[in-house]
Amino acid sequence: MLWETGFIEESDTMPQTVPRSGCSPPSASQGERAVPASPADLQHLLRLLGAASPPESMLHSPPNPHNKPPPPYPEDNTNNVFLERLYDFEGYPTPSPSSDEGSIPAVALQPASPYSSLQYSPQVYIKEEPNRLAVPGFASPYPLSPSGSCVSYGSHNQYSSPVPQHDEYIDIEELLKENQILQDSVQQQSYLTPKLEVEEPRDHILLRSALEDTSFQKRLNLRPIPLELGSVKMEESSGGDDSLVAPDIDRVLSMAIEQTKRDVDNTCTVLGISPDPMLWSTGDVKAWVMFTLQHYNLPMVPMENFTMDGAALVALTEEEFNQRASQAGSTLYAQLEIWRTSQGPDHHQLSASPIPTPAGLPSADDMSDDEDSESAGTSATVGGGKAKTGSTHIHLWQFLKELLASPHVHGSAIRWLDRSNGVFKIEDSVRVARLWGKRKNRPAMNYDKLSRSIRQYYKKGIMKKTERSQRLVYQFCHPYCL
DNA sequence: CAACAGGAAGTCA
DNA sequence: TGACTTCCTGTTG
Repeated sequence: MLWETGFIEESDTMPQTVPRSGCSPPSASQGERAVPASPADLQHLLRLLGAASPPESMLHSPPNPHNKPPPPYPEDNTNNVFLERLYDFEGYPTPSPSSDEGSIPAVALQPASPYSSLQYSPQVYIKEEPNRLAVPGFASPYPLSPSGSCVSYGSHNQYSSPVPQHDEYIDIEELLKENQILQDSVQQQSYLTPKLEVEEPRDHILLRSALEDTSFQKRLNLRPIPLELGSVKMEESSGGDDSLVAPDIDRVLSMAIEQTKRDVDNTCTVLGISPDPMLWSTGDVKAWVMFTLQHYNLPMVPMENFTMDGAALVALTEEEFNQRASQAGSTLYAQLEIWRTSQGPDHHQLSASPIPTPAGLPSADDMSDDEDSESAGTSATVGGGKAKTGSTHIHLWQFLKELLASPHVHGSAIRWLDRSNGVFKIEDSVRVARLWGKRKNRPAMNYDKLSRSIRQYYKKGIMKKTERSQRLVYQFCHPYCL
């Protein structure tokens, strides 16, 4: 078991270490792309947010590097290198594109009009803290919940902020409450255009989870920007200018969409699957289902219920999802909808939205987070010299062991047949090759080339075919099998 | 037809 | 220079 996470780095017999983190953070040069939302996309997202009613386990904050949770599989913590890698990636701070490296990411709240209930100063800066925003001089009118807990999603439940309660801090829960009040008021007073109206929204749970994800702020490299949150509240309370409401909500939703899209992209990288579910193979579908179940701490479902390709999966109704995965069906269905929304054909329309980028936020032009850039980012040193993650300088045999070490994620692509003897089988050669190509930033990688590299290992004594040669079955030689 | 084997040349850090 | 990557021909099941 030692080698799964520690052997490779600890062994002095191996030619190269394997980084623990595989997903590269977005580099400064590639930046991140803000995803403005078109009205159609916003409408869709709002519908999703209102329709999707994930279980309690989805209401938990994603882990951050300051408070990393245990991997989703506590019974096999060492086997979740890739899941951990995803968390590492999510928590990776986006480097500042300019010289202000090391400065505190901040957001400025600049109300467009006088604000009666909340005491905003004309230019209020929010200093980023884990799970909390610090706003000097800000006093929320909404009491904290007795528990002081905050909603979060993922499998790791509560993350209490290390920051003590203080008037100068805005608890994220306060913001969420305010957000809910704003939304309720907006809906009651029909500030949203008919197109944006939601059919009986139960709760904007996913929006909550996106907004409270502090890594989301890091990724966006938030600097003082006029969010004009005050104006939203003002208009509903005073019956002011309706036109100011939708753009503000759009902006928030745009940021939520951005967060969702990045989560999707991260998952794509980790699983080595296409962002477009229509392109998924049967193995991709199973990998996605497994990952989603793990990520939201949902009960396992029989994988044979999802023996289908992506096109078939997309064609499933919510009822069919519920039949195949009783408790997890609705969540899987909602997640798939989000994937389709954020990565499907609408994505381009989404990116082309004319909603302006807030001042201080990186524009769409200097932000890029598509798969290619993530892969490219693996070869870049990011964050002013911070160690890179998911290096392209990894040996194939190490990479294969990484995959083998994550059976919950990659078990449908590659798995051990005889672990003690280092015998494994590639179940999905296309996917393994795709993962390898992604890691090495070689889009043209295929199994033919990958297997050629494996065969180079024969004379090096790293790998071999088993005595009774079987298709797609290989064996690590000693000590590489350890 | 896909997997397999291995030669040869090219790429890249 | 090592570790692939790319392309190739030919073989095997």
